[in-house]
Amino acid sequence: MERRVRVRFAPSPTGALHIGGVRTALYNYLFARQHGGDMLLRIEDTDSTRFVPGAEEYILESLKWLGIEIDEGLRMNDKGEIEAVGNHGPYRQSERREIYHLYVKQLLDSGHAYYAFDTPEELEAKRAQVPNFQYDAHTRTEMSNSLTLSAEDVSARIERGDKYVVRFKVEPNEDVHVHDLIRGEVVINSNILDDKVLYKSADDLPTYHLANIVDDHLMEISHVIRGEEWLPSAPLHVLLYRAFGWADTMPEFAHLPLLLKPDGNGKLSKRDGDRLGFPVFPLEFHNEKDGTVSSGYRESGYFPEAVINFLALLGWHNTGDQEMFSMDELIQQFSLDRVSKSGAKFDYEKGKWFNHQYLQLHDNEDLADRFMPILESHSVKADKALVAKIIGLVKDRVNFVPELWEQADFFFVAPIEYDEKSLKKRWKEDSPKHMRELLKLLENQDDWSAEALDALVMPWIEKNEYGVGIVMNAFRICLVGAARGPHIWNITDILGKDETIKRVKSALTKLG
RNA sequence: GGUGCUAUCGUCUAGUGGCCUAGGACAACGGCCUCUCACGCCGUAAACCCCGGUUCGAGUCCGGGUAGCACUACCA
Repeated sequence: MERRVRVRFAPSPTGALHIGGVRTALYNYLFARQHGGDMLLRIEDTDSTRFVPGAEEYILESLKWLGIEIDEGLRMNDKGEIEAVGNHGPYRQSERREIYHLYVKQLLDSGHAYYAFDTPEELEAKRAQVPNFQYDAHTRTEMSNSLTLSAEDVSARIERGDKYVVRFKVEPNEDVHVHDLIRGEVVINSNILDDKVLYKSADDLPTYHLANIVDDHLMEISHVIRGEEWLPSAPLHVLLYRAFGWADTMPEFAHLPLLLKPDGNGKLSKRDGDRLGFPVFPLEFHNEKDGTVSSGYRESGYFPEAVINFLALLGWHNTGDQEMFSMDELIQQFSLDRVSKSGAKFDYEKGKWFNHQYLQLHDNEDLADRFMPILESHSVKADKALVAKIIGLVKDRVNFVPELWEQADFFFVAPIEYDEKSLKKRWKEDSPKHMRELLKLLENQDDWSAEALDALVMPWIEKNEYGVGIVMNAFRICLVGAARGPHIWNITDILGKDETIKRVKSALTKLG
């Protein structure tokens, strides 16, 4: 009974896409690709009150940036437009109302669901009054619903326009088995399940549970790969499949471990990112609803492939010691039974390391393209070939493209100030004298190659017994303004003769 | 409180009864390289939650504790 693999990522447009959600999407995608199946994207916007404008676009753009491709459902095309593909649509649950009506009715007709008229206030009062109140087989007999009210009363209330919900009728005393691809057999007794609300007349929309099962069935989903927070409601979903008569085509379940806070305990949240100073969202997001701005990996200078690699390894690991994985390698090697069962603390430092690795893999021209805007923001105009050459000298010491500026600024702008610490340690009493002599040497030098300069300067230092470190560090301070940077002849090479001499003279005036 | 899930270095993890004196990576620390700062390289420190049981033998299987997490909405 080999079924075509069809998986879905089904986020809610309630804000920026959390990094944990990104990982869920990634694992779904890897699984789909590996099995030559389909990756669907469906928007679960059944809670009209939590809708955030722009969230849908944000989610789709994030996936696009990361290289997680959508085969069916909603996706963003190369022009940045949202498009719907596939013949199982619509792919926004808010546009599927008529479909859900049908299935709510089916459950009602078959006695698997019932109308309930208890108002939110009444329920709240009940909860306050009865500790651990749960709407279930034991308590529904004392509530206002179609099980306790007469048929006339029920139709009268509905007729009248009373707000109602439809609840799932959970039969008590049954052990419900959920087979989970990651955790094995999970058994929960139906007694602890409550009669979940499936549909609310107030906004004419189903709740997650109903919409989810109906859509997964209609969209022929073969595997449900989602976060562990759904595990407790998985038995309810199994019961729902059964009530609909879809047990034989029920998808397989895999519940992923959660992403945890780097410090302390608990789920990783947006607040942790703010508090510890790292993004928990792929892209920067401006939330129109609450006015907040959240930082993103893209804007922080991360490469999508680094984020993917990092995330893939947070909860999944192959045998062996490989750390670097391309998307293709992940597709090849990923497997659900090698996903960890326990939550993974989010280690931002490792994320930085991954970005460092990927930055080294990018060629200098590509990095130059990314660095040019930053140069412009510092009012620097430079030739791309030169920028690429400079990047080649400093890239091994940075994790992110924006850090290139801190490492290479002196190539573009002559030092105005001199780092005090460096001066104290490297600018000696004899340094001005050394620099004046060096200046003469350099002024008379025509061959400006690294080899020639080395052949010129080193013997001079040796002959006078000035000490290589003493002279070179002073020279470095003149050119860089601090005791940092690549090899000195690489610096003189980029700067050229005139600029080099200019900077030494300038330093002599300023430092004496 | 109830139910469920989980449990190897600080962190991510390898480990599927003998290859474990527990391996790798990040971070930390030390050294080397060197005109500086980095990178890189080499090295050091660092873990099987506890108690029982099964077995000739347990990190690995079983039971019980303990701890952490998740869920417990007319949110997803």
